[in-house]
Amino acid sequence: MESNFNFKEREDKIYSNWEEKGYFKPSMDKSRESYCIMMPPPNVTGKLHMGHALDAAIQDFLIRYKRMKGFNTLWLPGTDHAAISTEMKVVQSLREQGIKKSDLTREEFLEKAWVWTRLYGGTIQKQQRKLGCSCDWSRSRFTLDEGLSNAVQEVFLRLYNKGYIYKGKRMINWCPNCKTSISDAEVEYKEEASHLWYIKYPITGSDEYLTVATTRPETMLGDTGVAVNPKDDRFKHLIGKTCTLPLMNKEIPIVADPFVEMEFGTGCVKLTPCHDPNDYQSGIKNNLEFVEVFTDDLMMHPLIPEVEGKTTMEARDIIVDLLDKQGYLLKIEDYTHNVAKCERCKTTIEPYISDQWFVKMSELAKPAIECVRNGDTRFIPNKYDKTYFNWMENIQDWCISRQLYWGHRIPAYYCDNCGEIHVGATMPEKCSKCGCEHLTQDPDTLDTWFSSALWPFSTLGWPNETEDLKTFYPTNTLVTGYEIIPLWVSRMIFSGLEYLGKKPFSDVIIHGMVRDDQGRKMSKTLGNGVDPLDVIAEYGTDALRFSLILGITFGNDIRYIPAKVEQGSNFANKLWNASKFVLMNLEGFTGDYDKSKLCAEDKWILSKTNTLAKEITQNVDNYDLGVACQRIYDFIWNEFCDWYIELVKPRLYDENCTTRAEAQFTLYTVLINSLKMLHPIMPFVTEEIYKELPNTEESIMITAFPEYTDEFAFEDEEAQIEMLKELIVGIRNIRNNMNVHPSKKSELIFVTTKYNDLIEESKAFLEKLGFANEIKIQDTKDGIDSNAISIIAQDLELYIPFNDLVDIAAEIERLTKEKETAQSELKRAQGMLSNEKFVSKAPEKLIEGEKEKVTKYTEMIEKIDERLNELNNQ
RNA sequence: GGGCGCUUAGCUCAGUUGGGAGAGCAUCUGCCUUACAAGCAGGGGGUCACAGGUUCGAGCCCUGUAGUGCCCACCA
Repeated sequence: MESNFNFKEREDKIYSNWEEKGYFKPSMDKSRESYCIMMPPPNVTGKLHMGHALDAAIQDFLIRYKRMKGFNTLWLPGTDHAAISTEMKVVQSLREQGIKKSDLTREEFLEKAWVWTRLYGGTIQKQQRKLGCSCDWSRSRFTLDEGLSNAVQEVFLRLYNKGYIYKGKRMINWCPNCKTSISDAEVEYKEEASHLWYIKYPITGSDEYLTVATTRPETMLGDTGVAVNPKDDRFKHLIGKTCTLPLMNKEIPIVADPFVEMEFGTGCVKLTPCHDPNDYQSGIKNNLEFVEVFTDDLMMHPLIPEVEGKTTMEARDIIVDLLDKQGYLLKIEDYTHNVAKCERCKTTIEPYISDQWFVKMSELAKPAIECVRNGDTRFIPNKYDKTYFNWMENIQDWCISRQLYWGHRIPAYYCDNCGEIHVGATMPEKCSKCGCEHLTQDPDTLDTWFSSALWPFSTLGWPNETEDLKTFYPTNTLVTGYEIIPLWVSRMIFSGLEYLGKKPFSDVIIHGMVRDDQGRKMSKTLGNGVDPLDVIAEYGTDALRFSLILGITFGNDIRYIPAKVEQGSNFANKLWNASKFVLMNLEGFTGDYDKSKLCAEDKWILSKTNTLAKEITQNVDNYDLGVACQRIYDFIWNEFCDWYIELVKPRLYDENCTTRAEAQFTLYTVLINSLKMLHPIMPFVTEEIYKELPNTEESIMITAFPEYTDEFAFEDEEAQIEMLKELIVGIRNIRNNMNVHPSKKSELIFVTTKYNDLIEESKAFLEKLGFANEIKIQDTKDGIDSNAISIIAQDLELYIPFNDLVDIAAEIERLTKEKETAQSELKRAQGMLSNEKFVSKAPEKLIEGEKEKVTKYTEMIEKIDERLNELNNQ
């Protein structure tokens, strides 16, 4: 075995071997229960970041664990065509070549987009391989591939025929940069410093005027009303009257609408139905005129000559200036408010009325809410139920059409003659209404999330009744971040229920975001992003994965702490070295051993390993991955390495040892089981070590996960070795306090009538770890040096004669402290037992434990007293 | 405005049905002991944000307060 695990050289080779052998594919063994995870598809043009690494570490942990548990496992990967994001990148790349999107036909653009996608897409899948992902690449899907496009079309037709998809003029979110509509879920809000402009609107037939406050003075040209709250006494008398719109010199009505907040601004709101969602609603309710002020690329309509050919921002200054000159501008205040931004490009969203396709959500939402309400699908942690309900219960119709080329085209065809809409899989030969033979397909494409919503089943071949679909749907666990519960998770749930009549998955693990070491979001602008590939290059994949899993709790954000990666890297190294030790000492090992010849320390560690397997299984089944990781780490380092290996060394180094085979069996068994339990977290180093070991299968990843077995349950030996460990720690403590050099040996005299055999058997390691040159066991204290140091335990006393080293006064002081500690413990236990309510209400086990403590400490105090008397009488 | 979290050692975080507070890093002391100095052994360090309540018993359950973060709504 090499001196270190050379992860740089080995990881890729190990991974390609796994892939070549086909280990990532499901067994398709019908007798086995299936377990399926659908990987959230990253953007095809995306680049791996820490969030992906976390996603992968969690999913690969689960899938490797379930595979080893014997499930027919499928982890299906893929990529998303990411409509807006990809189209923007293609436009950008064309621009760099001096080509404008408008220079190209739709077909030409799409051709360029495919070329671009093939060129840059898919790198993320190579990067996921670096993370060790054991997903079935042969089943990898792309949301724009043929099968998934069929599913998309099928769904569109079904929903349309059911009346759940409709087309209509509505106010939608328009991104002037992406030049497309986007859904509510794709809008985010950001605080921006701006102003409030106060404008006078004179009341018709009166000297009075209303003052309106607005953040967007340029839209006033399209005002077709002013609204006040119907309960507002200041304005009640004006409702039904009209006022004059400045600059336009137009009479507009004063209407009542409860959406107006009386306390805010002036209590009067100018209504621009074409450019504000509230005004839009109010405009419909009050039957107002709709006047468009600017176009979808923010160019002003020439409602007044001064703004002709101007952009909205240019027009703002012109209009404010005009209002001021004509005496309509009262004041300008500084004002900070939330502005709607495009999630993709951060451009300010314009509310805009246009003709779009929508999915009617009210009926689809109901079963989806019920599915989570009744526990059919559960969120982990369950606090996210509320996020989900909040979204689903207030859901608006979903705007699904996008003015983009890159995506699934809407299967709707319009008659060039009469405009009749035909929805179908293919273009009809002639219009069913007027017989015209010229039809044109709708130019729009569908929201990316429309295809993502079908991911759990479209990837399995739906709408075809495939074997995969039958085997793996509904899937089991979805692993994702909280930010896409509305965008994606909720849509998959209602889609699965609507089209297949079954939930898409049972459990949804919601993990937090990976932040930098100061808790900030990793971002390009801050430049604080950490590239997982850089980390892997420096520390190895295992170390990174370990650092992302150890101690996490789902739902909470985690910080990327370099020290934690180092911890993982040190751990891998520790394991490597321990394995090296085991391997060095396996010479002559055949696998045979005699159970009756196992020593106490063998039984102790075998029993601990056995219990660990049970606990880890419980932890992982319960999705406590952070805890599971911590337990394996603690076991390997603090039990196996720190204790067992040290305990067993004297036997291995003794040529006359009669229990060598048992020691070897124990080392081998514990190491292999440890490797298996750790494998889902640190797949590479565990595989590399496993392959060095004798009598193994061809890969650790296809072995069975360790199970609890009665054969290796040794409660008594566990307790015995724990006691000896405490004694050894006691010896180390005393020697440390007395500054005794490790080379200085002493006698150890055990006084006991209970543990004679155990100590006799353990002499070799007690000598080594207790720095002893001789071990004596006796029934009484006869003949012990009067100034020996003593360690007093239950049913056992240990004396260490240090001769001249010992300061009697100090020893008396130390023992007195021990006694005080024991006394306070005794007092506490007695106090609890004398409390009637405790005795009557506490569980039996706890009471027994306290009673045992009373016995233990009483005995200890007696013996310490005895010893103190001896010392004092010297 | 509505909702949901978080507050535990100097730092980053665990703490699984309520039963004597843990880890890693940092710090201090002693060790190059033939698996490992990326290591070994030992130590110090916490009225678990605060105030009440329930309970024999609260880091954990309930109420309130403060600080802090996120989500939803979007009020011109």
